[in-house]
Amino acid sequence: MTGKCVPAVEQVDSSYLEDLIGYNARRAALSVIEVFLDRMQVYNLRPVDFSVLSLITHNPGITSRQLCSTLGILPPNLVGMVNALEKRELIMRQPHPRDGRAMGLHLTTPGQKLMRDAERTAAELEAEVAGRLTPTESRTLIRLLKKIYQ
Amino acid sequence: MTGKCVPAVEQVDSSYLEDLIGYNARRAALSVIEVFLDRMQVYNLRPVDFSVLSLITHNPGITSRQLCSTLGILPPNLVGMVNALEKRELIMRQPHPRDGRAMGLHLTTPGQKLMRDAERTAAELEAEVAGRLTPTESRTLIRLLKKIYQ
DNA sequence: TATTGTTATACTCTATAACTATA
DNA sequence: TATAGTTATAGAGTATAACAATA
Repeated sequence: MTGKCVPAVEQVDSSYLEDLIGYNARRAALSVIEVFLDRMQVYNLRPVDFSVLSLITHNPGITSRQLCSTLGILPPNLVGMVNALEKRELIMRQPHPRDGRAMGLHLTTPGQKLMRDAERTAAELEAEVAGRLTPTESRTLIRLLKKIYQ
Repeated sequence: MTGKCVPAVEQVDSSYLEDLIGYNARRAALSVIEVFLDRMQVYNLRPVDFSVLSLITHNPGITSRQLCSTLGILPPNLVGMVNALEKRELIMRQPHPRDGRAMGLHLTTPGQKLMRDAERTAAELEAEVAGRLTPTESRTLIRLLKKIYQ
C-alpha cells in the first residue's frame, strides 16, 4: 500500500457546503447569535428572552399565543420563560379585555428600563454586524433573506 | 378602567426584530432546514449527517478532528454520528497514513451511491430556494452572508 | 367543538470533565 | 506537554399528549 491509497487531507475543501444558501444562512445566524449571547449576559437575557421582551415592548398586551406563533415557539416551551420573566418582575400579566382565557403581557417599569438598555445594546451589535457591509448591502441582505423565508 | 388601558393586540408588530440581520438570517436558515429535513428523510439523514458525509465525499481521508472544526461540532458529539454511519456501512475508518492517533474517514461503495442521490436531492432543493431569487440575487446573498460570518 | 394556557414528559442537541493512546 | 479519539454525563432546547377553563 502506497501513501497514494490513503492520502491525508491537508486543507479541508468545504466549497460544496459553502455554495448552499441554507448552510451560509445558518453560519451567519450562529455567528451573530454567538456575539449576541455574550452582549446580553449583563442583562441575563438569552436571545429568545430578548425576542419575547422586545415583542411585549412593541406590542403591550400581546398574548402568549401570539408570542408563540410570531417566534415559532411551542406553547409548553414558552410557559417557563414567561414565568421566569414575571418572577424577575420584568413583565406582568393582565386580564385580556375581551378573552377570558388569555392574559395580556406588559412590561413593568423595571422591565421598560432594562429593555431600553438592552435594545440600545442590540442596536450597537447590529451596527457592528452591518458595519461589515455597506448600508446598501445591509438593506439588500435583509431583503433577500426575507424573500427566502417569507 | 377603560378598554384603552389594556388594549388587545390585533396585529403583532414584529418590525423591530425584522430589521435585525441576525433575526432574518436565523429565520431563513430555519426555513431552509425545515424543508431539508423533510427531503432527506428518505435517506434517513439529518442535516448534520449530510454535512458530515458531504465533507467525507469531497475530502476522502478527512479525520474526525477536521470534521469537528469545519462544522463547529464538539468531538464528543461527533463520535455517535460517525459510529452510526459506520454501522450503516456508509463510511469506513482507515488508519491515518502519518498520524497513529487519527483515523481517516472514507465512503463505502453504498455510501457513495447514497450520497450521489442525496447530493442530487440537495441540489434540487437549492434550486428551489434559489428560485425565489434571481441568479444574481442568489450569488449576492451568499456573498453577503459570507461577509457576515467570515 | 375549538382555543388559551398549562403540566408532565420524552427526545434531541449541545457542553464539560476526564480518560487512552499517540505525537 | 499537546493532540485525536473516546466515555460519561449534565444542561439546554424542542417535541407530543393530555388536561382545565373559556370561546
